[in-house]
Amino acid sequence: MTDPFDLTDEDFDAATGAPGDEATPEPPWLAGLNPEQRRAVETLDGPVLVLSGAGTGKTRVLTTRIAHILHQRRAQPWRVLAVTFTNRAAREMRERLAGMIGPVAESVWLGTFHALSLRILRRHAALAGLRDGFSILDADDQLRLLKQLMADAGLDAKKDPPKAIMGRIQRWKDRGLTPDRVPEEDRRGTGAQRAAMLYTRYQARLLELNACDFGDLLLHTLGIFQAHPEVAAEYQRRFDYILVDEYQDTNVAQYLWLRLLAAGHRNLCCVGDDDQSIYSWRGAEVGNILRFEQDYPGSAVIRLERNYRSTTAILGAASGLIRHNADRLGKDLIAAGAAAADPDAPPVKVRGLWDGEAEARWVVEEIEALSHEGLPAAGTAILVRAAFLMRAFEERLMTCGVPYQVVGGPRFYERLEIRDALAYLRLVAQPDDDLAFERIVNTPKRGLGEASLQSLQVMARKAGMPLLAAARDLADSDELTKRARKALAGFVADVERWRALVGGMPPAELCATILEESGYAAMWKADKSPEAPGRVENLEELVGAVTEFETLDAFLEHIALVMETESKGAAAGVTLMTLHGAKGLEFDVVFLPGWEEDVFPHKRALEEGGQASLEEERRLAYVGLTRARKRAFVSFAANRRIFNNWQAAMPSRFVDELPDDCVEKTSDTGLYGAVTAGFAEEMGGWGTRHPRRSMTGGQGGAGGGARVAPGTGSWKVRDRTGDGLDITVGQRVFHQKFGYGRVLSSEGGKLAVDFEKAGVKTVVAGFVEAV
DNA sequence: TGAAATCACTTTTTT
DNA sequence: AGTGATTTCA
Repeated sequence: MTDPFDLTDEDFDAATGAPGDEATPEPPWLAGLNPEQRRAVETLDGPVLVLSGAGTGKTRVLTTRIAHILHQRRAQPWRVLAVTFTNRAAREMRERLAGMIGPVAESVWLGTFHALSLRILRRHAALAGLRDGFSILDADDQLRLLKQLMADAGLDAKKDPPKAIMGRIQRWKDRGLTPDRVPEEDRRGTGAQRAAMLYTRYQARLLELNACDFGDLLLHTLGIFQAHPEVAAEYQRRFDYILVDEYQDTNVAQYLWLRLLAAGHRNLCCVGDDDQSIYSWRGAEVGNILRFEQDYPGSAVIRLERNYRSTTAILGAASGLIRHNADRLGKDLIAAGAAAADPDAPPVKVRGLWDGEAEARWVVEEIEALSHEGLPAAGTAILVRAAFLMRAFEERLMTCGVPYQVVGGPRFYERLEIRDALAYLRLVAQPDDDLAFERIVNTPKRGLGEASLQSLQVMARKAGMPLLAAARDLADSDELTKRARKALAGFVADVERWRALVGGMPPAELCATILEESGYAAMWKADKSPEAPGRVENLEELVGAVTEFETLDAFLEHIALVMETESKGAAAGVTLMTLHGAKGLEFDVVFLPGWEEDVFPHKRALEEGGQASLEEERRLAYVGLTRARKRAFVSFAANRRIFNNWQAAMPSRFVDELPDDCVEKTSDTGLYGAVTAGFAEEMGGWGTRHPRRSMTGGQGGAGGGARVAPGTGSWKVRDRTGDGLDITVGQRVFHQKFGYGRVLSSEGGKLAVDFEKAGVKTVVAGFVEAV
C-alpha cells in the first residue's frame, strides 16, 4: 500500500523548506518524556496503538503528539483530527495543547465523536435527508416521540416498555445499523420485531421533524460516507493525522467512522486501556482495541506501564484486583512517580461498617482526620457505583459542614424548567419543532386542554404541516371553542413576535424576554412549593449561560451537545461522583464505598451480561482505585437500605480479591470485637445474625430515632460563608433539602430545626437561609 | 378543564 | 420514600 505521507524527514523538510533537525532545538515538551512516551509521540507514520495504563501519561502523550506533528510541520493544525469521548476530555486536551503551542490549538479539529460528526453533518445535511438547521433531540424528546409512535401503533407501554425499546434502537445505532440493515436474528424474540418496526417509524418521523437524535449524528455521517464516496474521500484527504482517545470505549459505528477516515494515509493513533473499558452497556466494543493490529497490519504497538500517579500500595491493590480478569491484553503498572517513592505510604484501608449511614459517618470522619494531615477535602473524592449511594454521603457531609460538590449528578439541562425554557427557544428558532411545541403550548396553563390539542394534532397530521403552522390556521377556523381559539391565537402571535426578534437583539435578552412575556418565569415565581425558588434561580442561570453566545442557534447547538453547564468556580470541597464519571480524573484521596455483592458488582449487570459483565464491573473497581494518588479507602456495609427496606449485604467479592499485602482490613471493633481472619465471612454473617430490620415509615421522627427519611433529590451546594449569624431561635428558615421550618435551638453553629415536611433535624447553620 | 387521588416504578453506568 | 404518570372526581 502506498502511503502519500510516508516521507522521510529530509524529504519533508526539503519540500516545505522547514529547518532541519540540527537547526531546530529540541522542543521543551519532549524532554520530560520517558522512552515509551517518546516513542508514542515520535512514531508519526502509519497506525499506532498506545496501550496506556492508568496514570501513565496518556493525555500528555496525545497532546504532545499533536504539538510534535505541528512543530515538525507534518500537517497544518486544521488538518489534524483528535477525537475524545467526553466533552470534558476535549476541553482539557484543548487547554493543554494551547499551553504548549498557543492559540493555534484552536484550529485543530478536536472534539467528541458527536461534536465532530455534527460539524460534518451540518455541511451535508441534505445527503442524509435533513434540511439546514435540523434540531437534535435530547433523551427526553426521544422517549416522548417513541411513546407517541407506540400509541399510534396501538402498542401497550406496559408490555413493551418504551425505555427498553429505545435501548434496542440505540444499540442498533451503536452498531451502525440503519432500520433496513437490522439483521434477521435481531428481529426474533420477544418484542424484537416490534422494536425493529418502531425503529423504522422512529427514523421516518425524525426526518419529518427535521431532527435527529444523538446516535444519528454518527449514523448519518457514516451513511453519507458510505453512500457518497466522493464526500468520504474529501474528508480522507482533509485530515493528515488522526488521534483517538479512550479507544477501548468506541462502539462499532465509531470504529467504522474512524476506519473510513483513516483509510487513505492510515496515520491513525489510538490510545486506550482495555483494563478501563467500562461502557459496553452503551455499545462499546473492547474488541476494537483487541483487534487493532489485525485491522491495521504493520502498526506500532506501544505500552505505557510506568505509573506516575499512585503509591505502590494503591497500584498493588489495583493490579491484584484486575489480575482476576481473564480477558485482557495483559499489562502491568510499575510505580514510577514521586508517590511511589514515599517510604511511609500507607496501605489501602478496607473497612466494614454496620450500615450505609455508619459508612458515611466513617468516611466523613476520615476526611476530617486527613485534612489535619495535610490532605484537604479539596483533593478528596468519594466514588460510588450508582448515584443512589450518594445520598448518605451528601447528608453526612452537610450535617458536618464539610463542603462538597456533586459532579455529573442530575444535570442542568435535564431539569424540568430548563427543558421547558429550551423548548420555547427551540420553537422560536425552529418553528417546525413539534416536540417543543407540544411541550410548552399549555405551559404555563393557557386553557388548552387535551381536546383542543387532539384536534390540532389531527389537523396538522392531515395537512402535513408542523403544529405551529396548523395552530395558526386552526385559530382562524371555527373548529374549537372560542376560548381555546383565543388562547391558541395568542400563543401563535407570541411565538411569531419572538421570532421577529431573533437576530435583532442578543440571544440572552431574547431569552429573558420570552421567559417574561410567556408567563413562564412568573409561573414559578408564583409557585409556593419549596423547589420553586431554585427553579427561578436556574432560569436566571440559563439566561446567564446564553450570554456567552452570539446567536440563538449557536447556543442551542451547544446545549444539545454539551448539555452541561461548564463547571464554574474552584472545586473547593469533597468531590462526589459515580465511578463512570471519574474515569480520566485523579485525586489525592479516594473513598470507594458500597463494595457489596449486588451493589458492586451490580446485580443487574451480572444478570444481563454474566462473566463479561463481571469483568467489566471489576474494571470499574480498577478505575476507581487507580484514581487515587496517595490514599485509597474501600468500604462496605453489612446492611443497606435499598428502595425502602433494609437488606443484609455480603461484602463484594472484589474485597477478597484485593491482595493482602497492599491492604489493611478492619471492622467496627468497638461494636463487634476484633476481626482478623475470615473477616469477610464474619462481616457477611452479620446480616444473618441480625435479620432484616424493618424500619417502619421513616418519618414521624419519634422513637429516639435520629434516623429521619432522606428528603428529595437534588439541592444546590452552598458554601459555608457566614455562619448563619443572623439566625435566631424561633426564626423561620429555608433549607435546600428539607424545605421550610422553624428553628428550635442553636448550638455551636448547628441548629435544631422543625421542618414542615421532614420533621426535626439538626443542620449546620450555614445551610439554611432566614426567610 | 383542572385538581386530587391513586398507582407503579424507581436505582447502573451516559455521549 | 418520593416522583411522575395515569385515572378519577368536582
